[in-house]
Amino acid sequence: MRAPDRPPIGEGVSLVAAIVVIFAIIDGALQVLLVHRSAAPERGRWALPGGRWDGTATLEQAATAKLVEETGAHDLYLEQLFTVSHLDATQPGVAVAYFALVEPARVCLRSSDEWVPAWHRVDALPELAFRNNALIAQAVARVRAKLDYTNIAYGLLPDAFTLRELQATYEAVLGTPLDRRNFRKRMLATGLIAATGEQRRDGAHRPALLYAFTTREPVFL
Amino acid sequence: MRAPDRPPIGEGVSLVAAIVVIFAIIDGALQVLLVHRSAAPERGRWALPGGRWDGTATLEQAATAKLVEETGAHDLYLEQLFTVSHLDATQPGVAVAYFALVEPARVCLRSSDEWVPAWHRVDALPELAFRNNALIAQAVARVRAKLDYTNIAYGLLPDAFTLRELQATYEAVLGTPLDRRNFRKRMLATGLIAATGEQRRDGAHRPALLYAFTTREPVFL
DNA sequence: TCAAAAGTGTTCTATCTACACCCATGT
DNA sequence: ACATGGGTGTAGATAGAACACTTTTGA
Repeated sequence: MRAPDRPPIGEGVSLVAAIVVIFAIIDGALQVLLVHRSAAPERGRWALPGGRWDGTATLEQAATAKLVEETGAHDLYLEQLFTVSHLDATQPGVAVAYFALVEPARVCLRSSDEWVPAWHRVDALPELAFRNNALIAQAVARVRAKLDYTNIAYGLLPDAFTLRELQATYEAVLGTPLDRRNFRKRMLATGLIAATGEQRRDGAHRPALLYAFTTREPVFL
Repeated sequence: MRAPDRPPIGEGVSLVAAIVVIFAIIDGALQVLLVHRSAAPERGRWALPGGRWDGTATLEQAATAKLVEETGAHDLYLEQLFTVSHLDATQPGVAVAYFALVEPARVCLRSSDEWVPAWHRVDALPELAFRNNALIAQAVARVRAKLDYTNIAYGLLPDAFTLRELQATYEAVLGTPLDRRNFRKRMLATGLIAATGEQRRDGAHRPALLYAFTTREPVFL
């Protein structure tokens, strides 16, 4: 939905776009990557990154490419979310939305003069282009739900992390504080994470044990 | 994906199809509505009903229209499932899959000489056209999961029903037997259903109380 | 009176919640 | 020595699972 130039539309065919809701935990809050539109339509508004699908690869590959283009990072968690039609309202089109989870340290944003990307807290979004607010809300709900019964948090964290960092990630996504002892118990009981044996010393206090996800592929409980 | 004739494809545009996984409980089993393809491609195979999206209405409206066309019934439960690309592999295209829940008594199937619809048990499907087996498996998983935390079973049942019928519906979808007493307790505790006050006498035994869903709109627990 | 399905409660187990103190380190 | 965050266990409440008898009706 980025490129606004209108090609001729054939009979019974439509524009197809892939858009990506990219999440990261930044400053202790769940944030989403948006691009500022300097061209019509919806000029001057923030929107989800995306682009036309050219049909030369699968939709998922197109979304992955978009994700790499925006973040410079590979092998990120990506999942299809929802498909909306008539996003633009001026031509028949569908947009297939995906959401992705990234660890901010691996991300290197790329600006162009056409659009400038920036992170925005999901709890304080402006009104976005193309009704993107609803899509983001849906993506947030999905991630929150999946934290409970999958290991997708691995997408938001580096290879090794402390239990405190894991908990902070959960709290940022869920938007609620969690009990430290119960959280540790529950997490270790799932078997999704295991201690690496390493420690991290970090200030004037006892060092924290480091943990890692036992697998960095999606696992359901 | 039904009509196989190829229109000219413009630049950067694609075919978009809406397809529907229509579920009903028939003969005590979860069944899905399939059409037999008498024309290429995938001639001779069973496939999910669907058709090209013409862009004149939303995708959801297109899926609803398809659903009415197939079943003759209105106001059915419909939910978007997944979008696949390259279904056909000969031209760029995406298919947006929906799933629907219908009460068999309200359905009146319509045959044409091009395709004949028929119900198939989901636990004994042949190999279908366009990799439809995977979509159906995904739809079944979704319905099973949602039985647990929503009232979507209303889509499979008439306005009034006995608790035994409700339980049979759950068992057919889940594929597992349930404890009768715990099931009744749990269902009534949700508040999703309420006794109508009517009874149904049905054979040489005590009549059953009739229940109805308190709301026939989607509700989450 | 009998067969057949409807209706109903309790016990046990597992899980979740709430909660407070000692430990290891750097300054 | 002290301030800082890391690490640990238990008791109570809640929810889920297992399980058997009485009731109402038609034949």
